[in-house]
Amino acid sequence: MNLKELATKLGLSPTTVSRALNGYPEVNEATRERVMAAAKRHNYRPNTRAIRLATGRALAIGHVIPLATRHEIMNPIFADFIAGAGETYSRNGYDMLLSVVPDEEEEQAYRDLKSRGSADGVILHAPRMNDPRIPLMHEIGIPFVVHGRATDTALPYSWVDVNNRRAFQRATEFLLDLGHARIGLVNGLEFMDFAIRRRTGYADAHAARGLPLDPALMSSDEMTEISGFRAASAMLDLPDPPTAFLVASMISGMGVRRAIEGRGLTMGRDISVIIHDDDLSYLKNGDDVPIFTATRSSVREAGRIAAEMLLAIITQHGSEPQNRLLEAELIIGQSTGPAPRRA
Amino acid sequence: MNLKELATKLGLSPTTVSRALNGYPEVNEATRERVMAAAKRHNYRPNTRAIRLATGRALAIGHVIPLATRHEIMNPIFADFIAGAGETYSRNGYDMLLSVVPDEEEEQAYRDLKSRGSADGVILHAPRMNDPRIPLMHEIGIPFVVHGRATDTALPYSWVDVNNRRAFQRATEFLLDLGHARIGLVNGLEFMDFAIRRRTGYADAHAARGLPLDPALMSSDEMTEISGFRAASAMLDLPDPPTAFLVASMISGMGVRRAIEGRGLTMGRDISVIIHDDDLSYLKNGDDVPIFTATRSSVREAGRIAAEMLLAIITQHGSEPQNRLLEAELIIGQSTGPAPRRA
DNA sequence: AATCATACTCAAACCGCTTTGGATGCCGCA
DNA sequence: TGCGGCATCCAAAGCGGTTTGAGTATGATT
Repeated sequence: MNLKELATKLGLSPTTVSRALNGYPEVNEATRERVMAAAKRHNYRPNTRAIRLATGRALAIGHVIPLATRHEIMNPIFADFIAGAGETYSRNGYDMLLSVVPDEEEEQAYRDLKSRGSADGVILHAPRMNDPRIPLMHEIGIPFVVHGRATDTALPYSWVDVNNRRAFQRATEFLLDLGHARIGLVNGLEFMDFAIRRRTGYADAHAARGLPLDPALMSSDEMTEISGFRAASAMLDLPDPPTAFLVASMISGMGVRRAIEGRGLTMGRDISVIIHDDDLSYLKNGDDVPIFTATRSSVREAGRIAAEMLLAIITQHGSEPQNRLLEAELIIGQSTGPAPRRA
Repeated sequence: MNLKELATKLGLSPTTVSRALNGYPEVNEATRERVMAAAKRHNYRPNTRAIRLATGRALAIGHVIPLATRHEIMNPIFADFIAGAGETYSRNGYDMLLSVVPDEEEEQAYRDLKSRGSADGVILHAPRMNDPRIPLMHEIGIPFVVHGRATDTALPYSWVDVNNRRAFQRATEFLLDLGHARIGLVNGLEFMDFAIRRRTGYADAHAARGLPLDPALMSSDEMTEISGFRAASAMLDLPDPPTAFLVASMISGMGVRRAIEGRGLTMGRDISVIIHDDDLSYLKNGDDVPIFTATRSSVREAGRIAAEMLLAIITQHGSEPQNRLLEAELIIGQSTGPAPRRA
């Protein structure tokens, strides 16, 4: 059932039917109702392909996911972000287009999205310092929103980000207030922007109290269980081990916990741990009582916000870059406590 | 730059240019090369919207993700499956369309995909017993492939699945051979098809040796760290606790490990554990030496295979339902060992 | 030399919708 | 009575490709 058929069935022209359905004013209210009713009755859905061609809009938002060596992107965080963004898209009649491409084809993937006209905008994931994709988007001329920020980027851009620096600064202060003097940082890969900011927060908190930073207490790796375990193990084996850890994710936190408990220590009593919790739907930090004390910020919510921002930019095109900084909550769980007295 | 412009620039008709680019035989080889070169030079990309309308194909595969209460679907497994499928799509010039919709709109989402012509086929995730989506797909008349199987489904359908029954049967036998007499099953939600099959495998292995099943040793819940912890804790507190666990996922396995180690027991010595490992890119079961003994099957590979199957079905339409049963490997790690002698 | 494939190439229709630029009829008003 | 204005509706022209059905050389065949 297409427009033309519906029109002849109604004894109207396609023009009128189209206008009636799309809420244009130049159609009699009675006629509109008749058309609406007929459309419903015949279960008419306009063909998206035709709409897209006729209007020149893609009605779709692209997400490019490079695969290959770096695993950081197609990760659990990404899945939740997508879920949040996807909700917003479908509520607004947009499709979500995922392009999974080999690393080296990433740039071309963005170009194709534009030149073949299959997306009206894109969301950039996992920005790094001075991310080359931002100038690329400007060159291509496609609306975009970055999930995160890209330090050292000269060009303006819209973004949605968590205040990672502040979150880690607060968490560090919280630990310092509890009397912890040596705090281990189990960070994500530090070419990722968020990891840099978190480290800055950790450093700022130390600096504010005139405390030195010990490189031996700062690690940076992918956020896996194993790397968390390794990093924590190495630090715990130091002659002067930390009494607390600040950990970049729930998953690496699990590895940290394993290292702690494997040494017969108790988390929350002997060693305190604070993690960053992205509030993933399938990786909850406890239900009633949080397991880990955590800086929490829903990545799913970030997805929703980023999507709304992008759609707004697309519709009222030519607007100023927008941005939104989300503050993480500090959730007190069972994994932190006062620093143990020196033996 | 569009077809018509390119054609006039070349002094040819759009017809010829189109044919030259699409490899039709009725065009002079010299002309074709000339066209190809010009296309490259002017960086011409055919407009996808126009192709879709003209050919009537969507050149896209749909994945519908219901959200809301059940968290089982937008989960880490899903992300990896998507990555695998996405690779295949982009290699074949297809787009991946993700529809994230509220639970109650799921059916309508599938219908729209078809009636608005935005997908040539769909992949069904996380099938349950007697899954209503399978008759729905038949009614709608859209090609589809199921990731997993749906027990008790009368209609024929194509699927890609892991031999979950066999995997868990082998794992159980492996534990029994090591002398474990009481094996705890920490299963996923048993309205999911894969969980049912795993339980069957576990039961079959017991039955084959004439061993009874103890309901107290069989749990079923979402596959989270916490629920793994809870299930294992409860079983370990039994008067006659298990000496081994069979666990549905890496994440719940972490909870099981926490329960074990929290009791001062050592995994692999006091208590053996076998998990199912979906070989997720960011949740590796160790790198060189596996942490957990595991039944392993790459869900990403399953994604690739399912996507290929679906594309094949779409191109040579009207073919028989296809299916592919993947066998899981049994990977020996550090979490299993002979049953401890009775005290 | 006439006939006939064969190899190229093109004009035009079409995909299903939107949108421009009229038509048409009716009313109010001078 | 004549005319501008308003409310409705429509024909037709896109959007940018693909595909059908011919047309025109060219060379081979008889």
